[in-house]
Amino acid sequence: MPASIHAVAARAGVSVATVSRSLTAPRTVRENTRARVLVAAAELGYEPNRAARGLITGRTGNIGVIAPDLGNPYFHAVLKGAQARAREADYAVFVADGQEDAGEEEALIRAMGKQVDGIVLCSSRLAPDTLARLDPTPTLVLLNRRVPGRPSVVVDSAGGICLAVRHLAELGHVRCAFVAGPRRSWSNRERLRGLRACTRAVGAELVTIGPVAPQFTSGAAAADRVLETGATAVLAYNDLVAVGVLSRLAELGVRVPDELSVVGFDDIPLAAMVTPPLTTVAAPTELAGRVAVEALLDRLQDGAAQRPAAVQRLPTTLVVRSSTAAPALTRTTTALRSA
Amino acid sequence: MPASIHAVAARAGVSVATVSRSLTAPRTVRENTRARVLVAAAELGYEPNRAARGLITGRTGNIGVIAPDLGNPYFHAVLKGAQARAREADYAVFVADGQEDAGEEEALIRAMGKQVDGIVLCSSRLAPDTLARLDPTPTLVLLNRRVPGRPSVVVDSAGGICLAVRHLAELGHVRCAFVAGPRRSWSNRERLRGLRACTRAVGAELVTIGPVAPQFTSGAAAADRVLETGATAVLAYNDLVAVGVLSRLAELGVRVPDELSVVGFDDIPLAAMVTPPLTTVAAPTELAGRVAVEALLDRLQDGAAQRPAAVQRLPTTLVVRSSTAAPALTRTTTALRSA
DNA sequence: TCGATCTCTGAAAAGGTTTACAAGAGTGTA
DNA sequence: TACACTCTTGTAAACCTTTTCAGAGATCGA
Repeated sequence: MPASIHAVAARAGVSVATVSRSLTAPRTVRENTRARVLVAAAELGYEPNRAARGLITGRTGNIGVIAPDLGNPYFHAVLKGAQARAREADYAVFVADGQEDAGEEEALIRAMGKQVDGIVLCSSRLAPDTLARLDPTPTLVLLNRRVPGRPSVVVDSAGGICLAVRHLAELGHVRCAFVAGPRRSWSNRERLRGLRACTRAVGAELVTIGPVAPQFTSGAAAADRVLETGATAVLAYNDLVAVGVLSRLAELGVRVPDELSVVGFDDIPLAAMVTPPLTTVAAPTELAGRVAVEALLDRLQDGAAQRPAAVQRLPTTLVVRSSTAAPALTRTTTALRSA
Repeated sequence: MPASIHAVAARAGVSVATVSRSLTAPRTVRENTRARVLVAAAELGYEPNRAARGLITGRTGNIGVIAPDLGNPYFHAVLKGAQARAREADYAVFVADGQEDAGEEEALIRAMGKQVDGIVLCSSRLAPDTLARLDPTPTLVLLNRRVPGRPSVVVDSAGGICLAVRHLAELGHVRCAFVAGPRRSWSNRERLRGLRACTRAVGAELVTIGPVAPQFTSGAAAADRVLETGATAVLAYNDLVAVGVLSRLAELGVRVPDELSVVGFDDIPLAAMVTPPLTTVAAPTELAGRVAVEALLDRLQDGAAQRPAAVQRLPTTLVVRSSTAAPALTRTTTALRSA
């Protein structure tokens, strides 16, 4: 029912090849002719049939985004950025949920592979060698993960967490706890690395707890252990975990930030919504999605295989809200906790 | 590079037609033959080329999901359910963000229409006649919206909010406020309808505030006006708004639930994460996504056009947490508020 | 035994686009 | 004039699958 390239060709008085060229390789056809074609196409409301095009070019015009957990707010912003950039380039975006499971993730890559030109793989839980061994098609771009030979976009986790440590040090904290994220997570390792270097630099003590799943409930469960460490400040793997800590502390009657300072990571919207609003390291999440798609699009160009796979590092900033303050000289609720 | 149907046919010693039939209409080919084909296909790792299939069938094997705002946690659960069901049926899911804008939403439907067999349109902001006038292709299924002639899946908003009102009435509240959502939102009208009927039934007073955008910040802004009404309980359009109210109340030093009870709607994960945890009407969100895709898949069957468009209503439940309690006889923080 | 019916299979067309190749026109050079 | 270009366009093949149509063989009833 919709107009085909033949209809346009007939209307413009040219061959179908000329119509095709007018649309996909404008420079190869005389300007005059092209104008005629464009008018005819517009009049008929012609849009190339993507299936037919895909059949011959081998391209789908789609890209995929795979996240470990679509329920994690972090990815919504990524998705939003990715989708916006993709739409600009006339690509459509598939999404899928890896369910925090390496096997599922690999299956998803294969299943999705047939239908997309490339995939943005967010915070992959896959082992490095699995990742390296995957087929060259579809093209992969890694987000928050570095693997030799694969293009990737990462957020400066180490630098960001260092900002947080310095902030705490300036407030007078000398003993900090870290609630660690998944062992498979590259981001977690980066944060830990930054943390170790930076606490040493400012002369603070560091106690790590975990690893825990990057979720609210894990944070709530970890709060008690944080208190046991005697730390006056706690940094969490991400905001979700930090909010979990916050929630449990409220339950226990531990006042934040007076008795314990709490810092998150990511700056998801939730961070500003809780009480008290969370001090956190802000990652440019939407931008990251955008940049990842940008990198993917670039990778899809002819001859991209020759160029080396680039790694782009995005800067982070510290957002100071109300969950951090100078440590109290004494903790008033010790009795309450042991009750 | 990947195996084509011809390779499979050659290996199995049959024609391509037989291979095709073995895979798409198993009953039309002798069991013996089919087994041979299946073995050959498995050995070669054959997977039908979707573009070629789409070219001839006119189907894409994709479905789309459009939400007014991908940043709203409500849709993540919808998306999760939709994606899971779609994957079971070997469909892939496109997502797009309507940006709370009717024009953008319509453009999206058109753009996406070429690449999908059907669309699940969540909480559409489109005017009823626009919605009715849209092309029959792609097939549309509405979520949380009812329009004559269109299949839809709705959550029992009116019934759910009635549960909440009864809960408040039992606690002794006689004056309730409602922070209303977008005027274009069908869900909002339903909630308001249920609210009016139910408050009348239990003999409570109702004051409405708004409409406001369905976001955290709107809730925060509305909190002051809620206090002015003198209501002892407030129901919000959704959890995001409720959490905004909560946040502002904490800032003002108004204790929840002692001085004011707060009720949300949707039961997004956030509802359990805030302090105090939010009493809310739980919508079966993930299920809704699932059911909507189910309805879409059904609608995609041959001859579905004859059948009338069904409306499915999903039940809601009340989740009582800690943000509701019996009203205090006096409000102790009046002075604080006016300060 | 003959014809009718049914079951299974193959040949070939069709679907809409891109692109290799060829051809024609025009331009500049020897 | 002949030649070698470039520029522009058209013809036709190719992409891979589904599906129509027809044919071959088998079964069944008369």
